[in-house]
Amino acid sequence: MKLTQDYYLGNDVAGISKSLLGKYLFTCIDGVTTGGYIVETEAYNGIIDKASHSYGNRITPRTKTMFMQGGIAYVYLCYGIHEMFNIVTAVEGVPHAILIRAVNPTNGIEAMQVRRNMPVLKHTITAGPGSVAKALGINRNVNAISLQSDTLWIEDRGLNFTDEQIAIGPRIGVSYAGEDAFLPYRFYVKGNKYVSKPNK
DNA sequence: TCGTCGATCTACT
DNA sequence: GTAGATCGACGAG
Repeated sequence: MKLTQDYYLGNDVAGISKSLLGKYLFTCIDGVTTGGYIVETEAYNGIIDKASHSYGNRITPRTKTMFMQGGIAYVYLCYGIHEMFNIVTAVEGVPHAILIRAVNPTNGIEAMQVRRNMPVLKHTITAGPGSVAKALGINRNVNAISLQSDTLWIEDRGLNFTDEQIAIGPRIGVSYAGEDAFLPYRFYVKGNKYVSKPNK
């Protein structure tokens, strides 16, 4: 059921981003399993993508995780507050990454509500990358951890979306990236209420 | 070493 | 609609 290592080693980040829609993402943290299926992703295409941290082959203590072999997590802090969860893909030395922007929760919803300090369940609980990470208990402690581990993994449970159900558009919050900000690297499930931004 | 700004979310006005 | 939280990377000096 877990996606195999091979799944993450391909060179087509956009294609993998799209195929991740409907896959189930789980974490097991402090003995509690939480998760759901992915409904929104964004691709970051390595050293030629101005929106990516690894643009221009930039390797720092933070970004070195992206240069490792695919099939691991890349977690970093944004705006000093929010942890963001990415999946690293491609082979070692090729810094592709996929940002998980939204999931549709299915397991451990009560635990997520506690983590999010949200006594009454709302659809914003896992809408947006910062929210997803917080709800699933993801933080920088799991940076560079393998997706074959028992802490953090992705499963295929046979849920698939057709092209008609999937929308493709430009990425969110990357206007600083010039023309690369318009690349169609954002994928989401049309009409799903957990998708973070413009939806229909 | 300092100042700026970011793959954001929430709580206010 | 918009301010505030507040860490890491970067470029200027």
